[in-house]
Amino acid sequence: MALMTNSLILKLEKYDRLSDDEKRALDNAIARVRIVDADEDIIREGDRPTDSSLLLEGFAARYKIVSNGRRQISAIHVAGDFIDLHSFLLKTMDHGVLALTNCRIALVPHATLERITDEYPHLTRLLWLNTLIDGAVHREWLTAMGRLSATAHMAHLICELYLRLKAIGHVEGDTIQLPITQAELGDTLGLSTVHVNRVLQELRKEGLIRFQGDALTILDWERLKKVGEFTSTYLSLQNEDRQP
Amino acid sequence: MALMTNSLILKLEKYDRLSDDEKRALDNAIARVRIVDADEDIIREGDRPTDSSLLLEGFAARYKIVSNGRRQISAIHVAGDFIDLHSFLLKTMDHGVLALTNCRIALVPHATLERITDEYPHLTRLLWLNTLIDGAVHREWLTAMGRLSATAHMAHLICELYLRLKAIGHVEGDTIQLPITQAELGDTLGLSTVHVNRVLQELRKEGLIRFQGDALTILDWERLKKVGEFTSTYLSLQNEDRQP
DNA sequence: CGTCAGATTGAGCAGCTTCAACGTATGTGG
DNA sequence: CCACATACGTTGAAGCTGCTCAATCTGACG
Repeated sequence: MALMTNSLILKLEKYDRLSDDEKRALDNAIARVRIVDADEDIIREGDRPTDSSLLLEGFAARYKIVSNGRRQISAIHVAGDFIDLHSFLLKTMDHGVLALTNCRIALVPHATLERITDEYPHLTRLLWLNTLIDGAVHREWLTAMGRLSATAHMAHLICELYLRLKAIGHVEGDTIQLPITQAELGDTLGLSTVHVNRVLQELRKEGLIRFQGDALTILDWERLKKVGEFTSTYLSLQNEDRQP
Repeated sequence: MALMTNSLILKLEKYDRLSDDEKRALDNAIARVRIVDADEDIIREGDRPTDSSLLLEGFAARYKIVSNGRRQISAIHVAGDFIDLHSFLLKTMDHGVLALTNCRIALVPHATLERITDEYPHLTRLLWLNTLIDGAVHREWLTAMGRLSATAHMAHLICELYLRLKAIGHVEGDTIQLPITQAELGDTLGLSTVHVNRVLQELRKEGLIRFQGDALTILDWERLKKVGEFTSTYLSLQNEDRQP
């Protein structure tokens, strides 16, 4: 069976085995599919959505705007990510979500999620875990932002995105497609666009990456990890005996 | 009945009504109580705890250390906070938790949490929500860190702590007890101790706060909020018709 | 009284920002 | 097919924010 929720199921199964029943429940949870063009908002801050959005295809970013119009991106999402599962319980969006590229999105009604939590405790724990990993990533970003240099922070972000894309099979050789502008990278790292440019040049000069157009190639994974002080544990990508 | 979990229940009931049955389940979930002295670790990064810690009394902070010994605090916790509920599903701690003051902590075995998630879907959603609010706070901190000035960031943090302490009845007049050193504030905001000192002086000079010893008094709430670009929605402190 | 943790101050410096210009690729209407 | 527009990347120069280092101050406490 060709499941709509393939990428999500693939991800959840990295945490724990799913029963066929659970897989079916997930797949049936999708009410409809939505397309959002690049640079459009998928959801806006303050919205009270009735569905949660599962990203099937494309890149998206959670963001907040502060008074002087500056923007901070607090998460970057790839295929298989449940970009606002938290809205199921948080109700009001505390941030917007932007489509970085054209996106294909599956909508899961909150009512269905409620039914899942009533009937599938184990699946519920996996979905909960999914949001907990979001939190772990936030913490890692906070640390990188507060205590790493701009260059180290950038290296760190690249390591993370590389592994996350690898986990969903979006790596060819050592190359990922990263359709993100330098301005967007700046909003992610809390840097100016100009400085992002310089930091990238440094990583290139050091022979750590190649980055032309959207194609980012890791030239020296070990050194890149070291520069970014990167350890992957927080991503929970290995199935380390967990039994949610 | 004098429930051990009083402060937590008070907090959860801000989100949704709890049945007596649920309250009892929570209270019975506490296996034992633990005391941790100030400046001791409650949990260390890499630990795989078998219980989650509910802070009954005191202040605690989640933190990570980076290579050069610098520290980043990613959350500050007060009475009623479930400081590592996420370890129930995340298994391995991606950060340590430090007791900022002497702490009294209730331990809830993960096995009990699993039983709760099997039997009390509604209570499960409330606990899940609790961890989602942690995430919302992380996002807000990311934004403050990346896009606000040091002074604004500090003002923002003070606003948040003030409201969270108010919510658990720890405000007298306009004064809170904040037993946190300037070095710890620095590790929270990603600033040096010296700069924390200067930023606090600025807030004092502006007539926004008084801060002597541990006593922090809000002198001008409206202006403080404005300086810190603070809006309280992300804390989910109001019972806005939510029905988890 | 001495000690120690924490707060405060000053001076010089580094990292990152801002502003402003210019380069380069891609697309679009006439 | 060219002229122009647009989006994004790159570069230089000057300045500000926050850092580092190092010294001094303050209050609590044994």
